Amino acid sequence: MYSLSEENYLKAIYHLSNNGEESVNTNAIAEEMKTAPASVSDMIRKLSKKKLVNYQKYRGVTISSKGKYIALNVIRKHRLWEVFLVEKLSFKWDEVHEVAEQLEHIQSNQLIERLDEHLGFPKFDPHGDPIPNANGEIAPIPTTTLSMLKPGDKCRVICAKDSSSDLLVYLDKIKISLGARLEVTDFHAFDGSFSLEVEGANPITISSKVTENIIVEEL
Amino acid sequence: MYSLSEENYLKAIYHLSNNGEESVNTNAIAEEMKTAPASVSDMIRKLSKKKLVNYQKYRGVTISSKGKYIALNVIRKHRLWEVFLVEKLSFKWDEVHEVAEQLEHIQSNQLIERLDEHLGFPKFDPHGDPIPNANGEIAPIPTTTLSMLKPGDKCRVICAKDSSSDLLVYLDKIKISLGARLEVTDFHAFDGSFSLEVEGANPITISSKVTENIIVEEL
DNA sequence: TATTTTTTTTAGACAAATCTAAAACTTATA
DNA sequence: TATAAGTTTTAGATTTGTCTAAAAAAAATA
Ligand SMILES: [Mn+2]
Ligand SMILES: [Mn+2]
Ligand SMILES: [Mn+2]
Ligand SMILES: [Mn+2]
Repeated sequence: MYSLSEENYLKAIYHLSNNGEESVNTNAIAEEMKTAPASVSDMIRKLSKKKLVNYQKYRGVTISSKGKYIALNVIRKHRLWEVFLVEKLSFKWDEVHEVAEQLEHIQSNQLIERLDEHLGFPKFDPHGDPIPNANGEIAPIPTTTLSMLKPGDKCRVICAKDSSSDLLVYLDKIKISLGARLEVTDFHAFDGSFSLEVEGANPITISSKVTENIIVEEL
Repeated sequence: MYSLSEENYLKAIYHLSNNGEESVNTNAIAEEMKTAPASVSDMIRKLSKKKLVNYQKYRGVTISSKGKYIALNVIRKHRLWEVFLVEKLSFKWDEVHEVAEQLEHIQSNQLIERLDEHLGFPKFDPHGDPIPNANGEIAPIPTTTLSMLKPGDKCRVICAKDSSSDLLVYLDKIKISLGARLEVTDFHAFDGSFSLEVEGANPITISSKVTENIIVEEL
């Protein structure tokens, strides 16, 4: 069993490393975890001793396969609990993340396997992110963002990149939900904003900060 | 917000004090919490500073109304989660306690109120214990145990006093479940054991250790 | 390449929760 | 009521996870 802190660090490193592929900086981890860089150095030394990360002083850190497995298990729990909160307890998609941050650390394989079954073995969480299976295997996340499209392109919304309440509440407001069909009608070079047709809703113009955080499938 | 440790101490003190009515010894708390008495002294001083308990050195400790409110809120969460595990995830009544010990510390009023609603506002947990309401009010627990009855007496099982897996598995084995109707057929003075008729099951003889842990309503 | 800036690590401290051993206090008993 | 026994508290450590300030190393830049 690993501590709550260790689990959170591994999860942060996993996410920052682009799903375990790249090396991660101390400062980036510190920012993600909202701690001092010195604390990160300490924790990395500890994770390294336990073979959960590969580490050489001053050279950044990569997550080991053992560490990745633990991170993916925590992510699995996080996302299954988010599905539970939305599907069974009628939470909105912008209300689930903080609670899931707590629930993801509950230790019980029986619990999580039965929760999975109770939810009908969902493949995606309420934000469109794939749910790892019990072996720590996860479907790849598409990489096309709305910001990459051109006027005339049509797409379907797959996933929100950011799980902040601010983004999700805004997407609700402009009626962009998972699965929504969009058409890019105009691109404004001055600030990078996009004008869109949203199926079943009014046309809108949204900033590049928003389009960069919407993952889509081109149609 | 109080720490996991503080919550567990308050819960222990609440239970040991007979629902807040009596004073509790350091050693009793230490045994319940499986810690050294010295650790209990430290924690009591801390809880006392926060006005969660009333304390005079060497004189034992009583829980304050603020402390009782917190303890009952943790107990509420514990018991609601136990209902969830049994009703929604098909756990057996002897499998829920350890997981509920973790889940009871999740901090979210929204979560617990929606869980309560999702479960249909249950009044009792899977072991027959009453569930406190959101204001920290709790129904009294009956005090008649099976061990108090005499041959010829009939009763209905209300509640298991002990939540250990060992007791609960044993009760399953001899077909004593909540609501079961029993008739005392014989009392054996030598060891205090009882012979019983169990409605819909075979007659049995059980030890005083078991009869003392079954709360019943006489019929 | 030498210097400056940025990043990372180490040193030393702290709070929370625990421990063992010893001292202080209370209760029981001869 | 003196002494023994039991209970509780204090003293002093330890572990975990954090911090600030300073030192060390790497990267950027002049
Ligand atoms: Mn989330
Ligand atoms: Mn977390
Ligand atoms: Mn329980
Ligand atoms: Mn607990």
